[in-house]
Amino acid sequence: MREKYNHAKIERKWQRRWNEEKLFAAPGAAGPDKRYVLDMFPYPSAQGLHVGHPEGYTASDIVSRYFRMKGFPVLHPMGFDSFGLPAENYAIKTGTHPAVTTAKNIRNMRKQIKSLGFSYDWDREVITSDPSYYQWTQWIFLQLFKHGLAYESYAPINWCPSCKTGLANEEVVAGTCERCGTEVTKKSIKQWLVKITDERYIERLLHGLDKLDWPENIKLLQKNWIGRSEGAEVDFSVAPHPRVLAATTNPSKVVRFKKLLASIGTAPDLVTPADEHIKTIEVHEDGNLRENAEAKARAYFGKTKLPVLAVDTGLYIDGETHDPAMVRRTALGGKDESQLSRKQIMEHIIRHYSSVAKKHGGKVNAYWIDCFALVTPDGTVRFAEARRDIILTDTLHKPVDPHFPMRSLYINVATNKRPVDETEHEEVNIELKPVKDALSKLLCPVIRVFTTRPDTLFGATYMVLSPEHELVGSITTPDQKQAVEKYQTSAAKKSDLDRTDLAKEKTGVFTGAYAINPVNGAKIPIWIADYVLRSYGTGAIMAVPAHDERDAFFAEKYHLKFRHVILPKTYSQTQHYWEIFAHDAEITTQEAFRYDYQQICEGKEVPFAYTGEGTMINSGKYDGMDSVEFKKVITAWLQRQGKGKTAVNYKLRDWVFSRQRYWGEPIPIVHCEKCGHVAVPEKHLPVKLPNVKKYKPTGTGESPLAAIATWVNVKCPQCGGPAKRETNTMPQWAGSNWYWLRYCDPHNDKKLADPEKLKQWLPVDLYIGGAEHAVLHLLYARFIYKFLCDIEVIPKEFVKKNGDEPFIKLKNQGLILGEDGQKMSKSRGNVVNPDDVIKKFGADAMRMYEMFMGPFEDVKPWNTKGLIGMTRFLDRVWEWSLFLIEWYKDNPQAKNLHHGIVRQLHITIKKISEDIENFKFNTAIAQLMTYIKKVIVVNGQSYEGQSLLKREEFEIFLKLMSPFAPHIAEELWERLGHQKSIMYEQWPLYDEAKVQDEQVKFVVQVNGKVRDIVIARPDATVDQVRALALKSPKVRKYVATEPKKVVFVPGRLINFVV
RNA sequence: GCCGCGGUGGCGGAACUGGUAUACGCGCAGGACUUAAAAUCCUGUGUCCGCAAGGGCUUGUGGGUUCGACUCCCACCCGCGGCACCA
Repeated sequence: MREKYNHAKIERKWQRRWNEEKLFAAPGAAGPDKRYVLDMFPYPSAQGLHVGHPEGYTASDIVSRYFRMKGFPVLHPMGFDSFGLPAENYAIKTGTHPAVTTAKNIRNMRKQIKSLGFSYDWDREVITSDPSYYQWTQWIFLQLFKHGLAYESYAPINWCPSCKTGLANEEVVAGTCERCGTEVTKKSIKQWLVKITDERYIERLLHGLDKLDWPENIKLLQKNWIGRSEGAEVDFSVAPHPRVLAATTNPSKVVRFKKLLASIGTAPDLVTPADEHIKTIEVHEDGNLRENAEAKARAYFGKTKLPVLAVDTGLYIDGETHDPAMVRRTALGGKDESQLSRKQIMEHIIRHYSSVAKKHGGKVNAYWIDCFALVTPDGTVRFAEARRDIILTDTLHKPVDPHFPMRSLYINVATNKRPVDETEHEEVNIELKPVKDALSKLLCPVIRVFTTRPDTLFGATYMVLSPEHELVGSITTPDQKQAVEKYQTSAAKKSDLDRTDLAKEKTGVFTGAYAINPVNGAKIPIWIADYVLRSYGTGAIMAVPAHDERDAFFAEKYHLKFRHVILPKTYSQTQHYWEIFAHDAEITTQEAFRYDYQQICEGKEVPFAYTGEGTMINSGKYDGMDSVEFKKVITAWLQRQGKGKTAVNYKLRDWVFSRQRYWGEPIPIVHCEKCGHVAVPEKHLPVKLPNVKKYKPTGTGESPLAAIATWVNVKCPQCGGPAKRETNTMPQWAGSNWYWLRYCDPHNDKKLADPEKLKQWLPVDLYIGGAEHAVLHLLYARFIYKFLCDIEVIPKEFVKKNGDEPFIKLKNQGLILGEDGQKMSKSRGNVVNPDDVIKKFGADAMRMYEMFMGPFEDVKPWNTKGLIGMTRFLDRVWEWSLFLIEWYKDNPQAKNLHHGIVRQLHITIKKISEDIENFKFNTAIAQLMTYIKKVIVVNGQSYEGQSLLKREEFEIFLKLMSPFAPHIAEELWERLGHQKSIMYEQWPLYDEAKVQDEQVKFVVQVNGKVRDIVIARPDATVDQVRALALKSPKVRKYVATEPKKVVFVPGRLINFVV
């Protein structure tokens, strides 16, 4: 009775030996022909390893071992991506600090990974939550900050109410949180963003994909995520209407003001404002308003004499402008005004009135006047744009009231009695230009739209602004104001999911304003609707219902006009089409239906919106032109007129980089009252995450770190004054977007990595991991790598030679489903635990089974029966091998007994080598099985008693199997008497001549149907094969007469056509 | 809706560049060994007709190209993944 195969014992033995001998340490010096084989490092979860992990790890291990045996220097490292939400949530649930659970999880997972016998160089392990690592993550952030690629913003972002943190766009899946599935809402809080959309990078991120050996679908996913579209930006002027108000202390300034307006009126792209569009208020120096304008002015400014001018901040409260001195006194409650900044004073005032209003159940109607211009007595213009939204939001912790009462331009003329406070206003330009710009914005706002279809410009019959568009307030006419504001409020309340859920039924409101179509001067209504997104393009569109489905639905609902400008080329009844449209360019929806578009546009389901190309109609002198051609022509025309230009837009948004959570890298920034954002000096890195007891998310948008006063309050590194640390932490992706660089030089405490070492190993030759990272990790990592190339962390000459893409080849492992064909989950109870599998069947069986399940990149269900089949195979190999080892002792000169066996070996070497390179591990293993079957069983007889193989041939077999089942191969190799590990043995080579057989089966077909098979030499000629074939009675049966034609494929087939 | 991937025995899957469809594994059936069972080994196994020899049919469906189609083309159906009013 031979020894049974004891996987537990053998695997333990070899794992220990490999580890002790540091067999898999990457060599110090790698030549140009190195191989960097990388796995996506795991998140150390409490659940430990999932069966999906070993799938990828086994594949990378097979390839690494294969490369080593091929003689390449191999870097094959592993680490842990250990910052992130699950650890923190788990910590909150169990009351254990995330650092503790993370360390424990890492220990467990490291043990699990090691128990599979992967050939990682563990001395290079990196752990992202380790300060010696995240010091460099923070360092990278500082470089981004210093290069203007990290900035703070108040813009509304995706907020997960369950995780209580902001999310990047990439982390939102169908309107829900990628991690927990909770519906994502919008929240306006201060956020750090990384400018991944920067023009220096976005095109490179897009075009870099072309060169990569990545799965096409992943490349496409990234491409679509970046979402580049080419088109044009077109400016539509808003038709003016009276709404402008100006004030001055000096009647003579009115003249100046009017002059100013006149000069604006002459600007080419603006409609000259007529007198009736401008209301001026003349104000005497004594504070009295001039009688003819007084009534109008009172309506805006209230009863007081000159308060607006005196309250130079432009505060307007509760429908009345208050005496500034009194307001301040009350609000400040005795505080010394001279000690406070202007902003602080305003905050006090707003808070005060906010509480007053609360008491009375009303609301505060306070706002800043939007544009603020100061004209000093000597004629200098100082200009500042008040940032109303920001200050109000910041102070009141709530969104700005969209019922902002009005917009006005406010010109404050400083007198000699009240000198201008230099510190309060940013000096923009001593020319009149800024004032002009501000005025022109107000007088004749221009709505800029982005369109990919400038060829349909003549068909624009209305415009739509997104409800959040900043021009909505100023263009809305008084009679539409209420409706518009109501719509804005309801749109603001909707989550993204609501907005997209209602995709079919579009809603909107007319603003009362009209715009002028730049190509034909047509006056078209301006609407607001939430089907237009503020975040894409310019937040405004020109609507062409005749050639855009969305616009068509909207126009249909609100009875807006259709104007057809493109005639489908395929449309045969041109005459009919002309009858309808050429003579009746603009028609209503009802008419559109009456004309039965279904027929006209060839039965398309949304017939009234033809979105294809064609011939221009209803487009003035351009009628008859091809629409593709016209697109270029009209864009050029717009450009010449200064009314538009070619433009490119992207779907990609900047990357929200701060998380309001504890367990992440602190953002190394200090907020100083005087100096603003100050980078923590590099020598002070890492900014360590304080060890605290309370790390629950606050939910208010503040990080839990904000509560730790001792940590938060620091001295400004620049001026030494009081300052506060940034309390947000970085997202999970921060640590993972550069970790493969650290593997090259993991213990360097002076630099992120030694450039020489980076040069040695970069780029990553093969990267293996899940496809779920297509637009998260893989996009971020590419961006950061490009940035690090630009700032020469990666040596310049290296980048020049090797490009700025980090991962040359990418493979995604397919998801492993549960035995029931469903996704593995605890609730379904179909989760397979790798530990159990290893314990029961062994690491080699598990590795081989996972590789044998099916194509590496496919989704495939787990099947324990299949695993049993694999152990059967390994047992059989083991037993047979022990027999051979014994046998060779007695028969050292053993010869192989069958001629075909040699050929089988060469076929096997060839097949397995090629399959490993092509990631076809399943068929490689099938070939191992086929081979074994062929050498064990011949003509129905089992191997017992004789060897069909020479010793060298058996050794080759062990080498071929060693990347797949390294433990068993190593053990057998040793038992054959070898001292050195099989892992650095030379990979076997095959002889193509020996792969070929001397006898080949020729398929004999008659009329394409297989009738027989004949044996001949592979180089047999047509005549030889034909003669052979015709001898067969099976063939002759069908070929009675001379065949009409004979098709011959050398070495394969002959086909008689009769 | 759009984009991508896929559909082959009872199941996981294989098939070069258009050339024997169903390799390999699982399962199943029969046999050997055994007092018996398990394990192991051997044989068979797409499907229909037939005692057999043999023949028909078969790669989601329907067409087409070809001497010959899982493979190429057209239309459709189904499944999976991604995006989702992106102007």
